[in-house]
Amino acid sequence: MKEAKAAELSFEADSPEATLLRRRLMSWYKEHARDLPWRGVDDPYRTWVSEVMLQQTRVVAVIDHYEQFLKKFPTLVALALAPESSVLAAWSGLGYYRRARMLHKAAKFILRERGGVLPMTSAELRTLPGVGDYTSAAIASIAFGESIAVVDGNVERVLLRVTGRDEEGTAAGKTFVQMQAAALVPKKKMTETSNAAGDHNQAMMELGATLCLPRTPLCLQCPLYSLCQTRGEHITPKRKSQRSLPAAYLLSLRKRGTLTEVLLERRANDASLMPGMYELPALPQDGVEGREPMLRLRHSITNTNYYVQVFAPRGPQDQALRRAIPAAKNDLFWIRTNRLQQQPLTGLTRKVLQRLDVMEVAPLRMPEDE
DNA sequence: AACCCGTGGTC
DNA sequence: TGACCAAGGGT
Repeated sequence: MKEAKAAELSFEADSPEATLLRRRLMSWYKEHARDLPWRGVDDPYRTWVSEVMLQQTRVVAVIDHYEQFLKKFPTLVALALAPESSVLAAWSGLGYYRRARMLHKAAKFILRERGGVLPMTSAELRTLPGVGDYTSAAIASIAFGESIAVVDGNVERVLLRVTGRDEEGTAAGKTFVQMQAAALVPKKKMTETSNAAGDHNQAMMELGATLCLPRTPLCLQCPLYSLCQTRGEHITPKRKSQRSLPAAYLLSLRKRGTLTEVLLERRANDASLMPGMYELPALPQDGVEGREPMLRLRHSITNTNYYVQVFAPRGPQDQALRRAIPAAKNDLFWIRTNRLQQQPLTGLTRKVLQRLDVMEVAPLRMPEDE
């Protein structure tokens, strides 16, 4: 005897059901789309930057970096001509630093091989480093109006729920979602005033990001409620368990005339995590017993929650902390605090230095904008 | 295919 | 506190 199975739905291109979903989705999107800095920009370079930043990264974190990054690198050529360290510096705090390296590498390639003009098709975009299936489709549809479906984590969740499939994470589920997304994306060409495919793709993602949430979907507000087979049921795969670890760092400052310098350590180039980036020197846990930290904070890296303490020498003659750091290290540098914005700092180091007012927090807007 | 790469808000 | 996880890509 067969087990009872939930109803399933499958969309055919150009079917009445597909048309209905598109219409409901778009009319909802027109009213509820968030006003994000990269929405409505008419510059493929900016779309590219925003899409790379958004890979596995929360919108709020991207908002914090997007404007600063584009102020520093306003054009593809500006990015291509910049040193990699300054690109990493602008990326500091966003994580997945390989994205910044690949973005920079791709910009240099485009300047050298294509006269600085970004490719206009998903197929060509797909060949760039750091541009995969998702990002190539996103840029091609949003910036150039190509009728190609975007599939990200949001789209996958929305479509599995709407259709009632229970194949999360499987290869068959991936294929099914890709087919469904392709059947739903409008074929209409971009015009002067409208971009059907780009808007549809953004609307699918917007629905997943704001209503069709992983844990607690807001089904009663959903424009697809009457079409939806599950109305919220959704199984997610188990993830690796988290762990917690203590960590201690040294904050060492010195004066050079009117300037202040801070001691930083450069991570090894062959480190798997954040290679070549600068951070406060780490202190062994047993070297800080009984001392009072000047700052405590939590910092999460992948599957680890670090409970971080930052220590500073109590005076010029307090050598105990300095001695805790092996003297033989040749990767220690005194960095002027007014140059920290130009340094590729790890996210934790940037956060600590900003929190302790050693490093200025770059303003999001200029004062004259107020 | 499975694993690795960063981060921080939230509950 | 520990756990969850977000507009993925590369290997």
